[in-house]
Amino acid sequence: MAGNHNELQMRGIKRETMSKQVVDQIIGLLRSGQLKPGDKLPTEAELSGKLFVSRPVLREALSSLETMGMIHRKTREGTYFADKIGSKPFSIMLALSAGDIPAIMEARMALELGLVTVAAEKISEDQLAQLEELLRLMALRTKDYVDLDKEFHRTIAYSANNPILEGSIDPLLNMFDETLSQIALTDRDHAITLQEHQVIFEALRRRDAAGAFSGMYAHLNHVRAKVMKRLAES
Amino acid sequence: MAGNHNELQMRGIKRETMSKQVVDQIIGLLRSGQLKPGDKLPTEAELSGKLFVSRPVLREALSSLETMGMIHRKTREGTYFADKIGSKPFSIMLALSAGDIPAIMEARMALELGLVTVAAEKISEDQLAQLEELLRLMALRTKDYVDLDKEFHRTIAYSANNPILEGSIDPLLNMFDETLSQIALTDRDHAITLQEHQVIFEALRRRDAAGAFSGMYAHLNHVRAKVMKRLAES
DNA sequence: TTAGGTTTATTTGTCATACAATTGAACAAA
DNA sequence: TTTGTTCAATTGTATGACAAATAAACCTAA
Repeated sequence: MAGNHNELQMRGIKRETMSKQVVDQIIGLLRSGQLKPGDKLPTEAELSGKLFVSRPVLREALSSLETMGMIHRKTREGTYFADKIGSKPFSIMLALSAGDIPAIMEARMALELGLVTVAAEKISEDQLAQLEELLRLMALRTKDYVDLDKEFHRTIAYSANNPILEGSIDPLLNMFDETLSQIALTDRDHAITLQEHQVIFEALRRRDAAGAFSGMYAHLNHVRAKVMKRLAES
Repeated sequence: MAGNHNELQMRGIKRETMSKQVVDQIIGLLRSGQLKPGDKLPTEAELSGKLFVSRPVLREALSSLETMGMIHRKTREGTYFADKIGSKPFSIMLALSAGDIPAIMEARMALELGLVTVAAEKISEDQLAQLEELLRLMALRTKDYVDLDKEFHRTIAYSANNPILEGSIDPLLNMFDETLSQIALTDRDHAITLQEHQVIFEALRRRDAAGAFSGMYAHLNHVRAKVMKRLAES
């Protein structure tokens, strides 16, 4: 053969399947604003007619959209766009990284760091009160406080009041304590955790974004260290 | 009617469709470690046999997984789990928030703030050199530098070297400049942007996580302010 | 032997059709 | 007004058939 082919960068040609094109078409209805979240879509019969595809193909597309939580379907009622974003797509993404604990830990860190910063700007009084209550409860218990710990983080995440971010953090936190359910926790851990949570809370109350960030950074660094240690042992 | 029904919190019952259950089953193969990314799945005939579902139902499930980029299918070859995560699921999630620019801006902020922090820990010399080159180029041009700007941010995002986060930031950045392609940019903007980028870069070079964060925070605050102003005008 | 062409069999891609299951809506009955 | 019943529309599932693509095996000729 003549020539060096290493530089050739050809776009792999794979004719897109019908169902995939249909998916794009339907998403396009949202992007272009022709339909809005919550709106009803045409029936399967109509759609397959308009798009010139068979019903199975159309249903493959709709199934895709449904498992991603983008649409809901009910027998006899019809098909509707979801009105709020769900966490399914992200959680499915994560399945491919199941097992890659460092990557998951890192992603969680990155996301929570961003979240706590935004939360510092937007958190409501109610949510602050919730956090304070969680701190109080956690101070009382020195064991079995993991759920309270989790709740604290989740509350902060939700205090950012952003649907996109909420859909992302949930699966991450879940995946996290699925894979690392039981990490040995000492009394000392309890004290440190509590104290770090306290710092974060105070910063949030002051609406101090930078403070909240650095508090969370310190906290998650400890968490990460524990996780990595645990990982090295096994 | 007797009694107050407001307190009733019943779990809406909706028997899951077959295809959805099949999706979960297949994902389970990954989660449980029975199969790994890149592995080949059984043929459709085998699967529909083992799972006791018809082929259309099975194909609905496989289509779902394919549009999310979790599997790849090729005629005659078979079906394989993807080996790396894709950005499709997230980008589809975003479609539902298509018009909600403040939410998108916020999500971008949060994610980039987390990313730059992690990047500060992990960025490679090569990537630092890339950033420096981008800065140099941008200093030369005072107009049409948006692409360089974008590239700077994207390079930082990829410097976190985390597949999960990469899959998330890409659609966000794209959605962002789809909806806000043309924002008026003055010479003063150019100078400020350049200077802020410089600060971020220096922090990254020092592997200074906190510095990188605060640099990025300041920068994105400016971006956000511009976006919001623009939004208020229209 | 080796390079290239041809056939074959396997697997995914698409379609048409039929029927089951669910349930909103209209209507009937108490 | 309430409750039960029927009807019809829509999604859910199954079967079977065929098309399209192509890896693998085989064949042919230089």
